[in-house]
Amino acid sequence: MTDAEYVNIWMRPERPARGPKPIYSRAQITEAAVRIADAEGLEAATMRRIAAEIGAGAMSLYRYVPSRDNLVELMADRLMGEIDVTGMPSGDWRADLTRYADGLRAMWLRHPWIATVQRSLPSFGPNQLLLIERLMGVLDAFVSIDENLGLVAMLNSYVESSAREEISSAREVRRSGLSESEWMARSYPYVDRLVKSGEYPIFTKIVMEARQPHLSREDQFRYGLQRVLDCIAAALPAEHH
Amino acid sequence: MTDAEYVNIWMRPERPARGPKPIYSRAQITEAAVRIADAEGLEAATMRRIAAEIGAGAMSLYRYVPSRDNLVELMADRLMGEIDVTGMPSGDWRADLTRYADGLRAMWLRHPWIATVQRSLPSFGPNQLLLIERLMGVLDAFVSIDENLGLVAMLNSYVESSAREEISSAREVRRSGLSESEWMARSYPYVDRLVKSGEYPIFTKIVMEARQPHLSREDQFRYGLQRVLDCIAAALPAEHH
DNA sequence: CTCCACTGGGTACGTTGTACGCGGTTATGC
DNA sequence: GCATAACCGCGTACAACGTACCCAGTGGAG
Repeated sequence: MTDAEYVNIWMRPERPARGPKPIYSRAQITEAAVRIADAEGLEAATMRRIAAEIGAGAMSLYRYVPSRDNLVELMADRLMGEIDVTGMPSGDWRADLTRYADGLRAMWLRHPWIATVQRSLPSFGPNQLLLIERLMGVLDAFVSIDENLGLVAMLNSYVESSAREEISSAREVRRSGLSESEWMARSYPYVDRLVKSGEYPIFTKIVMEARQPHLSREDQFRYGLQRVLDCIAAALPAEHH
Repeated sequence: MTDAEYVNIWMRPERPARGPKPIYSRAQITEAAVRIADAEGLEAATMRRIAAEIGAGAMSLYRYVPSRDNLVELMADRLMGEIDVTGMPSGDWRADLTRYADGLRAMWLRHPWIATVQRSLPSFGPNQLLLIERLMGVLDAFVSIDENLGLVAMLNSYVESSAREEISSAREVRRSGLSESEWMARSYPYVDRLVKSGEYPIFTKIVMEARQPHLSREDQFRYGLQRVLDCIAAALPAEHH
């Protein structure tokens, strides 16, 4: 069987039968790559850099992984494994989904580079499969598979988009060394110019509002999450609200 | 004023005062880059390729644009300009938001590479600013700026995530040459193996469901959109439902 | 007129993913 | 036990990338 016949990573066996024992492993390589990406961004996790991290030659990695894109798939699935879904469904769907959403958000914030990987199609790694089983099991008894998919997608997109925002704002704040409220009106001459031009009243309201003290990001997230869960509740049979 | 002082693209003037007339323009370069990205993906829009497209030398582009990243920002803002928000707010918030959502979705499907650009912070180009004014104007009279931002984010994240899904599915279908329903269970030995293993009952239900005939993607989108708009309605003062 | 800020663009450098091939190692078939 | 084929780690090499630097030419300001 040639390499081309493995349509995705998860089909390709890690260890062959014959030949010398491999020194490294997919898990070790993936781990190193995640470590680098966490610290310096996904684009810093080059093949050479990852190899150096584990003390290997650059080309050795290709004995374990067919391409960098595939390695990124491995990394993404490793991240899915960080989301704790043990004991789901527990019988309390609202608690289950809250725990999942918190876990997903925390994972995104630990590994912000995940925002830059776009899955061509969900690659169905082992961790993602487990997640699907447990997570969709939560509403499986109440709604059709179709509706379940829609509701879960709604929840995911809320968590991901709010994490995206938090990530990019955190990066900008770190880069500029200013607090978020200072950032907009004071240290950004462009925004200042727009505000002073008077042509953008609503944009100006947003900027002014950003100067006020606000809920913490965490509280903001939880508030929005409750609203999303309310929407989900509205889609369930009345006896399960 | 040195280049470094222009904190973003929109501050940097396109045309200087003195010297020979430039042959090209930012708009022309951006247009060419968008054309290439539409046809072959964002990664195909390299500086050399864009330059060749308009008959320029590669390095000439840097007279108009400080870096490729900045050019991508220009491209993204150009896309925002495709979303028609004239006449908003019209007084019928539901119609306005529906029109916006349709426009956003259509734009994403015309330019699927937009899914791969992650804005570090919203870069507030002229088209995006106009969009903000018109779009947030729709609910501005009914809710606070904070709530408005949250609701608009909710709408955006729904449209974007459903567009993301549609894009990646379309790409996979195009690559394999199979219809979507065939794709999963028949032409994907990995999925088949997972189903046959019996360890993933819910995943299997999803696969089986995918074989059934379904609503078109368009209808699916509109159905989900109505649900999102219902959630928005629930957040408005009762007299505006 | 003289300047000199600007133009388009050629050359070159550092970095990337990875194809290829080498010499050594090991499980398998005889 | 031994030849063989499959596999190991990895050095070298290449094409493609973004872009720094430099140059000769150009045209408005003084």
